[in-house]
Amino acid sequence: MSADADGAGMSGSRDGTSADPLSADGDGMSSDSGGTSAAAGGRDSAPIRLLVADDQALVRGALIALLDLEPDLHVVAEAERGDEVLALALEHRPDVALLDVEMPGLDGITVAAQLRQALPGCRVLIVTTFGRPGYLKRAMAAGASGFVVKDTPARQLAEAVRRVHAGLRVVDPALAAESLASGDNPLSARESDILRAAQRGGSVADIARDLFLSEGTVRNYLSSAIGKTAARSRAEAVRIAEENGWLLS
Amino acid sequence: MSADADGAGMSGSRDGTSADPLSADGDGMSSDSGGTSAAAGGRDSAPIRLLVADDQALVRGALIALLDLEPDLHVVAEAERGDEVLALALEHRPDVALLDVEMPGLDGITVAAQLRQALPGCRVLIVTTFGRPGYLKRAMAAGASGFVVKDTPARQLAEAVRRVHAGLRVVDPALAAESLASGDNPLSARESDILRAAQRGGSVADIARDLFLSEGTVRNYLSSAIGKTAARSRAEAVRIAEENGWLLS
DNA sequence: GTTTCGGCATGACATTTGTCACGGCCGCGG
DNA sequence: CCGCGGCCGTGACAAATGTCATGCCGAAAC
Repeated sequence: MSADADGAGMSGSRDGTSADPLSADGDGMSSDSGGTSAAAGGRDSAPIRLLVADDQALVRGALIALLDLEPDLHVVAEAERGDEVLALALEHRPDVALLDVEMPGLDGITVAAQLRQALPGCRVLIVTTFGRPGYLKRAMAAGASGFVVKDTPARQLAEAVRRVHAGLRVVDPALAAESLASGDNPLSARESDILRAAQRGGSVADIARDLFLSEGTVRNYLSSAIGKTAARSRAEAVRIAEENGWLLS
Repeated sequence: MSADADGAGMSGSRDGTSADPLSADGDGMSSDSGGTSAAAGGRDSAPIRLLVADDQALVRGALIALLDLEPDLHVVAEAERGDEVLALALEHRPDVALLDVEMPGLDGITVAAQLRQALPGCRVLIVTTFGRPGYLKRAMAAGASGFVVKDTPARQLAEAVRRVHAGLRVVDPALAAESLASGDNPLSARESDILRAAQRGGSVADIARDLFLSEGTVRNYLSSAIGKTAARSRAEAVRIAEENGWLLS
């Protein structure tokens, strides 16, 4: 059922969200009468200061262009690696940080945790390509205020930023449901390590060498991971763990 | 790793660096598109009409925002599926089409071939996440005029569009070199089929069932694909073929 | 304190996978 | 025409993989 549910889930998520806006708590946002910026939480006050982190320069620049079109938003810093974000945030003091999950250096979720600790006033909005259930769970645990996938209509990004800045949470409801449906990560830390090492396709001997383990131990962990993921081969276990977002750091 | 090469590459390409191997077709068509809209360099003429196709709505919207900032560019159509592009292009007659490679429906390279046939005046610029050597090769064979990865600085996208519209070719030189270094796709059509079927991690029996083949045949094709990719296991062969862009359609 | 659980390891075993040699069928180019 | 290469299949064999039972250790939970 898992494969079936995955496929249907993603398509459904797209179709569903095309009609209904992102909202986790309460009010349906219908106050979309373009012009006036005062409507969304922000007073007539200074614009919301943003930091944008994404490793793909083109996407990052495009996101900045999109956000800077809004009169009440202003991008004050951009990062292309996860490990740059903290320093930049300390320097520029953004109100909201938009973080991609997949970045070199540090993944966005780890960065979110850093930011929450160093700059409690800075809210975090995760913007990611993949709606892996495990990502959402870990992002929320790390203190993120919002989580949107890059499938969501561009119009809603600015609104998501405003809601996050206003202290609300922003989560794609379809994704939240899927995240609840799929249980917690069943893998132990070591099992995840082995699966991560198995990702690039090496043999048991290769994995054992990489991790300084006995080959028998590697086989045991693989077997146990295959069992826990309900897979029938190592490759399938890797795929399932990937799709659920269980292989982060 | 290729980040700085990318940046330098685009600039270099602009200067007309040493031989650009991919423009060897020698079509000196500098007068062709000039016929309709006078000089390419002139900014006083009508804006360049663009079509943008990318399955991720947020990225698509952001790219449109970025491009519409340029006074001489105007986005007239957007598509989120490959199989929507042709109809939209016939309706809106863009001068340049920006196509992502990974899209539902049809991949961007196939769409490029469609467009070249149906609308010879419409240039194609491929904009993709992955700089797979095989993608570049096939894109050029399909008649694309340019190929940029999403790592390139945002500033250079508009310039790439203008160059493509002027009848020039735009290719990241580093990527072109890599593309030449890695030889042509060594896999036969059937071997690619088998590797594609092996991607999601099924057993030999699963693959055989999916493709209506004998298990022995599947093992033979796998073995041959493993040999040709210089891999040491099925999983590694899949990874290598993926990274080289040998598993499209 | 005892139980439980995760990490690590060994050894034995059945199954799967990868390789090789062989055969047949087709279409294409020398 | 005839060879070559791609496609499909069989059979046999060695190596890798997946499973299971069993053991030891330390830490956390009861």
